[in-house]
Amino acid sequence: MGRGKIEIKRIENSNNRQVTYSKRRTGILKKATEITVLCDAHVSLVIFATSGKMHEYCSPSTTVIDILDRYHKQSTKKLWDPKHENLSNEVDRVKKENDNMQIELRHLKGEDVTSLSIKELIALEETLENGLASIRDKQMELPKRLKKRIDKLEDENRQLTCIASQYEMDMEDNVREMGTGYHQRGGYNSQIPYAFRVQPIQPNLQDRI
Amino acid sequence: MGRGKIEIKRIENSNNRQVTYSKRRTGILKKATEITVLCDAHVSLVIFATSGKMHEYCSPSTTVIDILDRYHKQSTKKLWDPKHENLSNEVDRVKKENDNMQIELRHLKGEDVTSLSIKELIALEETLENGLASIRDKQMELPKRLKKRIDKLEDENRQLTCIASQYEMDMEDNVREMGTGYHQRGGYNSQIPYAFRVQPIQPNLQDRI
DNA sequence: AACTATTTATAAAA
DNA sequence: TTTTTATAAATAGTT
Repeated sequence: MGRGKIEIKRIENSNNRQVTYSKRRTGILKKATEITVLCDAHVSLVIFATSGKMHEYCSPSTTVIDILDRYHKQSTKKLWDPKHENLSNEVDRVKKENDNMQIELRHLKGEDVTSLSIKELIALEETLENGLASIRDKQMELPKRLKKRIDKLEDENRQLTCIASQYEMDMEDNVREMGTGYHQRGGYNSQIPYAFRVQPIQPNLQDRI
Repeated sequence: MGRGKIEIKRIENSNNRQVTYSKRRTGILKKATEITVLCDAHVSLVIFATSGKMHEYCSPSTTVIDILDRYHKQSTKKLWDPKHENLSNEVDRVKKENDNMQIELRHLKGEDVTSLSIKELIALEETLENGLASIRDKQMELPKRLKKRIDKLEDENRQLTCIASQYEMDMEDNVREMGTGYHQRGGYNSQIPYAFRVQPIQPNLQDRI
């Protein structure tokens, strides 16, 4: 349909090919919309030029997904499966793993053990004993940790006491000096920068014990 | 393009609609093949009639999957995701569950317990003690089970002994009768049907102990 | 499904 | 690309 008839075979002149592509693409997209509207059809049309540029049409009130879902159902070809199957398999695999762990957990908690053989019960007992031993080892560290903390606190205390007595001595000196006319504002701490003042430090004590 | 111009809107007469659909479907499929051949384009075209019947075209040397993979890459729309997302989410969810169970299992086995607080260690210890108690309860049942089985075996034994002595007595009788001219073939068991003969029964003993 | 008058699409040119 | 225009192709209404 044009100035001349053309054979349906690859257009060798690349410019002509490009022009024809552009026109016919417009044409086929128009046809797609028309058949959709005229005949209540559902259409999915995707076109790629050799350049890689894509154009698409999909009938309104559906999505390409819907169309292709129906395509998938009717076609013998497996459209989604290659991608889907991987995930499906992974879900199954992980779920199986989950189930096994669930069972092991139950057993370790002494649940559902009726079905176990003597051999399994003995193995389970050993596992539990080992676990318990580890936990108790860990708990045995507690007194040591408390001891350390107490030592540290005592150290701090000593320091503070020392500083406090020093402070009191200074105060007495000040009172004496005030009596002799010398006047100083502020207490001990006002004489040294804030950052160097001794602070009682007990960070998150409740979290660790 | 026809005897008269038509408006592009739904054809109300269902027969006309069906005829037009058929004609235009042929037309658009032809256009699809033509643009493919003429312009080296890649085309995927899927059409559904309201009846549900499907027609498709896909340029040669590709598949609908290929086309749609490319579509997926270029389109901002997530083509596979609505179907995939569910599965993906499930994988994530189950994996997270898995991780948590893994940690719990490790803790119960006394591994990776360094990071636990005293409170947690105590709870863990309690769980392990409960588990161990259950397992040991279960193991305590073993002697009872063995006792039962032994009783049963002893019962059977008694029965068998009784029958055996009976058999011997019969044999002696037979020998005596043979001596007086009476002749009988076969031993004790040949006198009673097979199904009624006493069988030593120890089913799956190895499985239970 | 076939026919055909007419509309539509488009090849070639600009 | 887009427009123009002559012509091929598609198809609406009819049979």
